[in-house]
Amino acid sequence: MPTSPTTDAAPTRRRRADAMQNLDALLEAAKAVFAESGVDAPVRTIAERAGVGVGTVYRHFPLRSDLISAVFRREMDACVDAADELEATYPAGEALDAWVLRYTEFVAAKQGLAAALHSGDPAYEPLADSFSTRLTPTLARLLATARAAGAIGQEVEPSEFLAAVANLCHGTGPSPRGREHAERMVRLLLAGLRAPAA
Amino acid sequence: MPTSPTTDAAPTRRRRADAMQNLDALLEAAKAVFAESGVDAPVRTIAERAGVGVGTVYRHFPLRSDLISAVFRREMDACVDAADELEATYPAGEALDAWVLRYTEFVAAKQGLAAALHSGDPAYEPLADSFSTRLTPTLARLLATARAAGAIGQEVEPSEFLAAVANLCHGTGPSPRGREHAERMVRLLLAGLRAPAA
Amino acid sequence: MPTSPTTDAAPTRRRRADAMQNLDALLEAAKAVFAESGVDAPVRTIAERAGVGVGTVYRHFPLRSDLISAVFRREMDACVDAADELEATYPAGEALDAWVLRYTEFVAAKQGLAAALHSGDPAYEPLADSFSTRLTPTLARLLATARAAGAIGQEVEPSEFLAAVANLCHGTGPSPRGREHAERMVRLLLAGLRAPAA
Amino acid sequence: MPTSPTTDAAPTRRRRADAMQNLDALLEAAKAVFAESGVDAPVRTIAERAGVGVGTVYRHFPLRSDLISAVFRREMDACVDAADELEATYPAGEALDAWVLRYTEFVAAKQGLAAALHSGDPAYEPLADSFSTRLTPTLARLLATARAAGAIGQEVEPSEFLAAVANLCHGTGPSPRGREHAERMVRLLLAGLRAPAA
DNA sequence: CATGAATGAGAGTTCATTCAT
DNA sequence: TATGAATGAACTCTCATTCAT
Repeated sequence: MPTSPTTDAAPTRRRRADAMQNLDALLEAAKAVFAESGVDAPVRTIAERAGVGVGTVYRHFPLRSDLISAVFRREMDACVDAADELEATYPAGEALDAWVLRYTEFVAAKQGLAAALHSGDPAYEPLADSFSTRLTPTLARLLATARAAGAIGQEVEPSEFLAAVANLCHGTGPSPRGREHAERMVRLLLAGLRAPAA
Repeated sequence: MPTSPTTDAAPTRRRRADAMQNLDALLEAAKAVFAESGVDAPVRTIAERAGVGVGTVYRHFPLRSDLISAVFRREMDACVDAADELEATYPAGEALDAWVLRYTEFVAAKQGLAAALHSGDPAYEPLADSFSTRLTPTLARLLATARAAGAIGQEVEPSEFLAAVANLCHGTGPSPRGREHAERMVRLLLAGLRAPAA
Repeated sequence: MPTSPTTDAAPTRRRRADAMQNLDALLEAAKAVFAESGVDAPVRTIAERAGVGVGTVYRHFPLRSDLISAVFRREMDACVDAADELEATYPAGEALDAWVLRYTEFVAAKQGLAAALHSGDPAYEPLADSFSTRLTPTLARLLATARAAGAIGQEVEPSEFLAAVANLCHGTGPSPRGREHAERMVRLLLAGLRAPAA
Repeated sequence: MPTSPTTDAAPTRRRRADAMQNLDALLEAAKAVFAESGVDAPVRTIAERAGVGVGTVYRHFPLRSDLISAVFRREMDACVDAADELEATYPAGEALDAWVLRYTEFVAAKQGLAAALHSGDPAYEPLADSFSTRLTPTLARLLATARAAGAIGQEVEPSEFLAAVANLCHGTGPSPRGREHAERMVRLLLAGLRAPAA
């Protein structure tokens, strides 16, 4: 009861505000910890970083995958949104390349994301679903436009390509060197895409 | 061993035979367990599968990476050896493609290999060394020949390319579908390699 | 804690009371187990004796030496405090003897203490530090006073003397016979201290 | 069958010689290992140092204490023998001091001896018996002579004194500093012995 | 008699998860 | 609703000890 007993709108508001602050702190903490120690980091580490108890983590995110999904969703959304702008600004082929590299950046910064996605652990399916729901259609659209413009010669399944790029970022670390490596390989993949159909 | 080899070799051979049987059982078990549960599977699981005590595992392979290396080395060797034949049989460009696909097969069948290689855990460095020592030079040779033949237009670091292919196999599973997926993506990477220099 | 202390303290106090009960049980259990099996007794044994899980032991005492220190600190403090009274009551020489015998009692009751102190294991350094911080200055003071009073003829390093007394209690067990033995030998050491300088 | 089949006196001699060589190597190795790592060192370490299999260690010394006793017996004997010479050379009081310091040297060099003696583990009783049988009578004789010569004023049980000295060496390590510390404390004990009866 | 491979109990330690407050 | 103490399963690793050869 942190408020005066006379009103109760206030306490509700306060509690909600607190809860949302917690949630936010949690997401920030998880993001930082995932980046440092991967998505398998101890729950306690995240809780401590967020300044909350472990129980709070479990309350908001009963499954680890829930937390992972939540953490990545926001940046995933930003990544998806970037597509619109790129499409409006660049020709189809270039927009595709630019967006894939943008996506590469996103994934490379999230060590463990690809691992989680492909762990086979059913707990991560919701996360995979997020990918399917948001990212796959985005890439599909970019690919279709690029193909229509004659910019790519190969057929490719959008989700498959997405997974491949994520994999290429695996184990590269968030260091500049790792990023460069990932980017180089992704560019190779994109070059392959442009190759004329066999 | 001051006696004739005929009377003395028997016990020695027998003891050695037993030990080697165990060692073989261990390698088989580890291979199976790695395939099912990844290279981080509990040592005890492997020991049980092999029908030996944990101590035996530790006796033969003090470090987990020793076991992993041993499990993969044989097939890695076969993969390396395959290069000679391919080089002798096909033109440079095709030999390169064929060997990379051969390598893809090998890696795709070893779930967890790529993960272990890139885990950053220093325990897996010997494994990475094996790669550097055996596979990297092989690919380097194939790339050089293919480039001399004008079959490839892009520059690429052999070890980097090897790692990329391994990554592409990550999480694909040993199922036919997984294999196909990996292969498709690797073909894309190879197509990228053939693209004329930017 | 934005609320009045009367409504908020209850749960906090209760939680703390539980934790402290556990902590107490832990210290009691550890004390008993140390006495029976020495300070190297398995953590699990202590946990079981205290009726808690091993995790609880590690939570409260991440290092074994933390537990040992905690177990001994209380009695060590009592021992240190006894010096004041003895100094106020007896002449310098007698006060020294009395306190050393008091210290002997304390150490003789803690089988394994001396062993731990001298194990060379760096884990026990905090324990040794406790000795240095609390007991050594006490003895130093007593020695200085006694020397000023002409009661002792030999030079001795306080910490060295403390260690020697602890050693003399080693393996004597908490039985009356063991105690007597230790005391006899300590008296001999004290007699040596009184001998005129060579 | 390392010899010719025509005689069998030779093989027997050889086998015996081999066995004794092994035994000697074992004792040397154990001595070295005990000095370095204490009497709780892994059996395998000793076997390896001796160049024999662990089975051989167990054959010769089924109990660890058997090995410890055997290792220490030889030097204990030398220590006992030293008493004769000291008694013949020095006056009673000085002979006592000299011998006790000789004994101190012996014990200080054997880290873990005192610990083993007082571990309470019944396995070490044979070792304690050795002490009683050989060392205690020696000290008893020296004490009696010294007392007859009026060199000591305190009563003391020889075995008790022996144990005390051993304890004083506990944890001092084989380093010069450790030795000095032990010696200083033992001299204090000896000074206590000389003190006139209370 | 010697060997050393094999065994497996046991100790340390970490964390996911629960639940009383 | 938040907390964090408690729990205990699970893992790694070490050695004493046995026994087939």
